[in-house]
Amino acid sequence: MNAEQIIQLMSSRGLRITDQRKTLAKLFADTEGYLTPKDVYDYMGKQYSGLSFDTVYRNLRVMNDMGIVEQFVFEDGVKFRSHCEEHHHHHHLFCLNCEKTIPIVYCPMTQIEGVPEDFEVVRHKFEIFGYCSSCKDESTAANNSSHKHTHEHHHAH
Amino acid sequence: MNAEQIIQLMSSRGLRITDQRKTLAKLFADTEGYLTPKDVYDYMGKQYSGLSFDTVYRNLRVMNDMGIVEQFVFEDGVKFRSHCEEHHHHHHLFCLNCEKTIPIVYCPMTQIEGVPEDFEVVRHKFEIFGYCSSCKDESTAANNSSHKHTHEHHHAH
DNA sequence: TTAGCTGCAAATCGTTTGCAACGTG
DNA sequence: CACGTTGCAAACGATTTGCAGCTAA
Repeated sequence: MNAEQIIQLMSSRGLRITDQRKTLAKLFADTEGYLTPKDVYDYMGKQYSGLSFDTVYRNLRVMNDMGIVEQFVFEDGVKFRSHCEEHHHHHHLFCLNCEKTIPIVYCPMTQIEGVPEDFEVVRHKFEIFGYCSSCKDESTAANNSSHKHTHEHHHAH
Repeated sequence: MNAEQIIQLMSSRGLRITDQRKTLAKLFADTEGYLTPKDVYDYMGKQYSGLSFDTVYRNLRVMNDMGIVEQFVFEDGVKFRSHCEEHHHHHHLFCLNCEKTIPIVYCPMTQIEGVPEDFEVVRHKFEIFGYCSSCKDESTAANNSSHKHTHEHHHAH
């Protein structure tokens, strides 16, 4: 969805189109990776001096409820991203450096073995973390340490 | 690990064995599912009137660092559980009702297709949520609504 | 006009820290 | 005895709420 479409959608649901919401729509339409509430606040703060955090949170919640953005809980906090355009069931690769996400259609539930038959499966989570092609090259070439965030420590499991 | 072993391990690393730590060891040795810091605090508070939350957090961190317990981040907060006894790589089924976890040896990474070859995989997360045999029977029989916790809302994805 | 938004301030929740007293080894 | 551990109080960061003024429709 581009900024226009997001605005359209919000408008069609009776929500008011404020300057903040226009900026939010543009931000998420233009951003591939994840944004923390603070990222959003900082970005919007550039254009609106009197911005407050609660407005950011309120709008993120509205946009999450509408399905415009998706909320993810990582070990280092909550992040938002524009809703993935894949319509069928899928999962994601997450770049630990640039935070780009790449959809992948493979789903382990189609092939899984070993689930006791008396266990009633409701849902599942499958996420792969690593380095995308450009970030991988970058780090092998220059051994750079400019990771945008200290990422979640994981008990390999 | 039983309570004895946990105590042993802590002692062998030079940590002091206080009453609180004995209680903690017993609690995690006896608990199959997850415990929030609050759960732990409530349980320990039964035996130690002057207990403070910071001691709970400090000890949970110590035990997590030592690998006695494992920390998981769910959408409704952080939870701890005694470290799984499976030694080889595995994943888990999570009961949404009783919070029991069942290890499963299947790993999707062995069969996965569709990961771009220039993506360098570092780690992954695979978790299945649903109802275990006893909880499933319970709910179909009595349509009970006594879920211990409101669990994470999930964007089926 | 008016219901929905916003900013502000304050409250809340979960978690961490400094410090002095205490208890284990 | 000495150092690790605890409780307390206070700080902290993230998020939420009540409220009065503002503004899009």
